[in-house]
Formats: sequence, C-alpha cells, structure tokens
Amino acid sequence: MDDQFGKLKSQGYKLTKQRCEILEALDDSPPLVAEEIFNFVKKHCKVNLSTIYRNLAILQKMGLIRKVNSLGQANQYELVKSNCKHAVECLKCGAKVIFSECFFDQMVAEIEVKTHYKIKKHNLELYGTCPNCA
Amino acid sequence: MDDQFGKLKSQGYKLTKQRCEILEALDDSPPLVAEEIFNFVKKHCKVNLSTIYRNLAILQKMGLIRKVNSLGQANQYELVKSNCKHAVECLKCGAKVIFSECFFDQMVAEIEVKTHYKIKKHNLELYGTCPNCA
DNA sequence: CCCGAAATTAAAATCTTTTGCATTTAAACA
DNA sequence: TGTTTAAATGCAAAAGATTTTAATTTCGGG
Repeated sequence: MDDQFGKLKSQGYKLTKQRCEILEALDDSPPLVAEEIFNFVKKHCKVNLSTIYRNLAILQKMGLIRKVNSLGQANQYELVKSNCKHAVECLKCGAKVIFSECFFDQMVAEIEVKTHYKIKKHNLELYGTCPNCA
Repeated sequence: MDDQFGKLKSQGYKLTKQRCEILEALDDSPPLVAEEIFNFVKKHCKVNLSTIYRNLAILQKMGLIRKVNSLGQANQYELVKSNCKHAVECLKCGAKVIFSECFFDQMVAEIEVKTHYKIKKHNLELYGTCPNCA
C-alpha cells in the first residue's frame, strides 16, 4: 500500500484523499466497477464519479491497477500486486497453482522481437481442471 | 465455421443472415468491438446495432465467442476457437499487432506438465509501445 | 405456400465514460 | 506558518456504449 503511495508521489502525482481511497477500495478486494469504487470512497470523503474515472485511468497508466474482464457491461478494476505471479485456476473447485514465469518471460521476449513492440504490461489468466477434479 | 452454424441450429436458434455475418466478421480477426462488427455486417446485409448486441450476448452464452479486455471503453469480442490469436496493443495509439501463438502453446504445454492441470481456457493480454510511439 | 415462433428494426431509454471550465487543494518553499 | 501554483477536483453537460420496447419481418417446419 505504502509503496503505491510512494510511486504516485515519485511520479509527481498528489496524494489526494480521493486517490488514496480509491486504492483502499481496491485493496484486498475482488474487482470492482467504477460505481462500486465511487460508493466506497463516498463514505470517506467528498468525491465525484468523474474523479473516480479520471483516477482509474491514471492508476492504470501507472500500472498500479488493471482492468479485468467481466460479464457485466461496466469495466472492472483490480490492484496489480507487486509480485506478479501467474496461476492456473481450476474451473471446478477453484484451486490455484502458481507457476514460475520463466516461459512467459521468454515468450514475451520473442514477441517483442517479432512485433517490434516494447511490452510493458500483461494480463494472463489460465483455467483448467486440477488433478483432483480431472 | 460450419460447426458453429450447426451448433446454433441444434440449439434452436435460427440461421439469420445477420447472425452468420457476425460470426464471419469475427472469423480470423483480432478482437472487435460491437461497432466494428456492425460496420462489417452492414456491408453484407441490412442490420441494426441492437441486433449486433443481442447476438453477441447469445453467442457468448453459447460459448462461441468471448469478451476480451481492451484499453478502450467499449467491449471487444473474439471467436472461441482452438487456434486463437493473440495481439499486442500499443498503450499510446492503440495499434495492434497479432503474434503467432506457438510460444504460448509451448508455454501452456510446459505449465500443464509442471502443475498437472489440464488447461482449458486462457486470457492473455499484452500492452506496450509500438515502434511509432516509442 | 402458410404459419407461428423467433429475430429484426427503429427509436427511445438507460447506462457508462469523458470533457470543459471554475474552484479547490497538496506540497514545495520562503 | 503563509504564499504560490500546478495538479486535482466538482459540477454539469456531452459523448459514447448498451439495452429495451413495440411493431414488423423472416426463418424453417409442416
């Protein structure tokens, strides 16, 4: 949490109540849509929905949060944990196993060469069946 | 393609021009937003945007297509197929480049061995800066 | 070819997100 | 602690995306 505030400061962003509360809302929470974050922050300080949207864009650009897929129409956001591990999640029981990311890193490197893009962010989700449920 | 039409019929859905064209639009294409699909289908038959949305919901429910994450505000959709395409998207200008999936497949295979999970679904999103924006 | 269920259209309603501008505020510094 | 100012916020309105409603058309079986 503190390192996120630090990251904001170091990049010249102000630590406003609203901004901090947005991060608080997402801390240790399932992905939330803008309105849900708004409802949380509203309880702690004066805030406007547009401020939520503006900050979600900033926090996203900084890599502190990411947009995730959802079934609903509105976008959802979640915190990006500093130690980004990847996991496979079982479609039946939900059990997760973390795998080392060496293959992922290798793949990213290859893709950078092929596409001439510099890859800065990623989102990888894997689902399947675990040995117990198979 | 044909098996998709077959799946629609077998589940009691009619094979309308509009519905078929939506699948055509997504066939062998990077993820598209509703409006892009609309523009494609429009060229081939009379269609309304609401028809696009309604069918995207139906096709999604049937598992023929899936929603994917994007930087923009509109949702994107892609065909669910065994050989799905992945793209890198530029954080600045939004330009996308598709990369072949061989490394991804290799990685998935390795992860299956390591974790003893059978991987059935995935979501991979890559963002960076394209050569022009670098 | 005819019928009924299902699908489509067009328009309007409803969400979601962005923008312009006046006002406020965090934080650097005297 | 007060002053300063770029950055951030609030408010309102617009823009964009998605859904709904009700009337009309179309698919596909008989």
